[in-house]
Amino acid sequence: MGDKYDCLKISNQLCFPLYACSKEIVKRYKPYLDPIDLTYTQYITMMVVWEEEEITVKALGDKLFLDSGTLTPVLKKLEQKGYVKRSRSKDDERNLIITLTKEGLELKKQACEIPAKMGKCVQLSLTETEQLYGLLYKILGSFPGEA
Amino acid sequence: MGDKYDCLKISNQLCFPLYACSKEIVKRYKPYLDPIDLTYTQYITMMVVWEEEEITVKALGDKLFLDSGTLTPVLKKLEQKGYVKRSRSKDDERNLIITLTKEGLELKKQACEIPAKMGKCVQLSLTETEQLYGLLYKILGSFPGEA
DNA sequence: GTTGATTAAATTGTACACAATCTAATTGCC
DNA sequence: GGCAATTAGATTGTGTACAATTTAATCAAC
Repeated sequence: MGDKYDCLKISNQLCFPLYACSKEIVKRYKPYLDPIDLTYTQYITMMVVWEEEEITVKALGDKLFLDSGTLTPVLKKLEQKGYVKRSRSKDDERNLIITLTKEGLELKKQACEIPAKMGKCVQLSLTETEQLYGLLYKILGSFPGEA
Repeated sequence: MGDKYDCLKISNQLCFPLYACSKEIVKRYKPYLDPIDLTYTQYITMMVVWEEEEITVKALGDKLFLDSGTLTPVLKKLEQKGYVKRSRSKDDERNLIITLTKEGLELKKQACEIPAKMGKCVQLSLTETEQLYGLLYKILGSFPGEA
């Protein structure tokens, strides 16, 4: 046991459980997001808009680690559903400003219960959760040019 | 500070850094995977095939947390590149057996350096890496019917 | 003040990822 | 044996993700 190819075993990878865990948890949001007709990507986008009320696509992308290629269709969908408004900045026409609508604010009330429900689905103690959170942000923080 | 909507702040989520971290690390594989013409999904699929030499799509899906909707096109692509063979099981025609080809085995040698190179990109101590690994598998293990 | 570089979004093309459905093979049960 | 239920893959449709390119607006230098 332990040949020179051990490093290529899936069980020796750190990225794989990260990738799998992320997908599995995102999948578990579905039952809670379906009733308010949001996908996970739309949900985290709304989270930022709920916090900021008004934000550019660029700033949104920086916070969410997503580029315009992903965000443009997501934001058009959210506008179509009536939760945000898309309009060019007067100061700088290159910037697209995303604004929360009244309907978008209404949605926030309905989303309020989701984090608690999801919390129960992850079977970690408070300490473990904090540890995991800290390690993940340590990695994210180490990447150049990111939050 | 600390209103009833704090739970909806992106900075209070555990899933979000997991999702972001997974994406950012997978993205960083690209420079190492491009030379051997594999995507990340194709790479982890090959990892299992390198280990098993012969495996059904079902078993592959269980290990990778992927379903046939994702794996079918990935495996067809890998077959097209000549790294695996797809053939029905004689015992049970429902099973599709994935077999490693000589070219697929050759590829393993070239992939050998990738884990070490990627390791350097994640700035965690050995202890932290082990902690993170343990926490991720604890979550994955808590999900019903999964590895 | 004009032009070259930079920047923000949008667009295009490729590759997942998954729900839902479909098809074919096998298993259970009588 | 015969048929319902189950199982493995494939297919279809929707929605990301992201690289690469394009377009339009702004900035920078001179």
